[in-house]
Amino acid sequence: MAQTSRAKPEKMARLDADAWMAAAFDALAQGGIDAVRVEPLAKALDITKGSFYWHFADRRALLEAMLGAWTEGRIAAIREQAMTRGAPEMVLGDLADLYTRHANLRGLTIELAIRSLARTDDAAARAVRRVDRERLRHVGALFGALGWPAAQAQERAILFYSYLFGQSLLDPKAVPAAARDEAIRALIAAP
Amino acid sequence: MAQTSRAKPEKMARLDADAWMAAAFDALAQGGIDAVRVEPLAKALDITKGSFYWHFADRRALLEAMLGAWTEGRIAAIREQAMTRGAPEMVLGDLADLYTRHANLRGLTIELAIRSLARTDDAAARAVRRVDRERLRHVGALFGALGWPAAQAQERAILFYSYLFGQSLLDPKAVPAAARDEAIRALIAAP
DNA sequence: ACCTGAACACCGTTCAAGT
DNA sequence: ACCTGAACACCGTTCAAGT
Repeated sequence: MAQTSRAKPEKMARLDADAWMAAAFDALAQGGIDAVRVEPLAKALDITKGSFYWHFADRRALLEAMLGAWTEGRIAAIREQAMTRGAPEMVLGDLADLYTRHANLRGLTIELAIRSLARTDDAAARAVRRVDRERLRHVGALFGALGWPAAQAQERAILFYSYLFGQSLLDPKAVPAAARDEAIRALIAAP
Repeated sequence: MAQTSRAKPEKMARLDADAWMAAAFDALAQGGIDAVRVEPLAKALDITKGSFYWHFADRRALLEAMLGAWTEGRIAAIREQAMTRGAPEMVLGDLADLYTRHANLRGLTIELAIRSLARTDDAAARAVRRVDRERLRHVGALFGALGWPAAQAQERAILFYSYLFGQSLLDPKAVPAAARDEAIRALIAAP
């Protein structure tokens, strides 16, 4: 995926669009959307900012390329998940871990920054819509496999993602691990 | 509260810090944190940007004043809520409405922008922490009054806010009103 | 095919001077 | 007590010229 972490690159004579995107995702994860700016990125890549405009029309085009890469990465990830043939409780538990364990802090931060953007930016809103549709369909199917009738399975899928995102918006100190695990256990429980 | 909506002010000879803050909250609600910038605000207020620096040391000071105003406003609101002597189900239902009905779209957007900032900004993280502590205490007490033992009442309070915030991060089209109402009903149900 | 360097516009910041 | 206007630095954007 495009937002894989990487060490600050040593000076390279030539870059491609992916190198700019990787640096941009780094900046997004570390400083929010406000940190995704051409000149700071050029400085981080040790190249002139003028060269940015060979790869992208402007800052807006970079943002849209990032949204595209993020959308495709998330959809590919959920489809891969859908392939795994584990017990639905296990798959759901793994998904919950993705949003609550530290291992994916970077991915979570990027996702929340994009969802925040989506409140005022149409392209970001479209990206979120596509990802949500795919995820809710997949997770809804998992709850169906757990034994919930279709309508409740969809409600549970919404509840599941709502809880995971919402929890990550609260002050971490306000959410004891035990309360979080108990909530997830209850969400995943078979009917 | 500082973030009350107001019509674009006609040209006034003199402004105070509150006028700048009001314009800043307008910008925050409409364009996100990236839109809270000195020169655009000056343009909206029809005044020179130089005058901004009479009221605030710099853009950062404006952001921190906004965080302070937001924190105080939210804490005052929750304390006022705590005074109302209605049935806990009713009070919780009203709170849920605040985060899901359109009437408070502006307040919700501002809150989500601040929570997004809090992921990369310490002052914003502190503001969120103070507000969360106050709200979770209040809502935890309401669940206690509903009949939940203290530990579960706290878990429910966390679940309650997590769901409300999380739901507002999903694509609105993905969350049918019926699913949302059903989830809130289940959250508020007595044990 | 990709980058540099210089130019210009825009916005954050400072400050002396105005009222 | 609050604002203007000019100055300067920083960053987005353009583009002719380099490799």
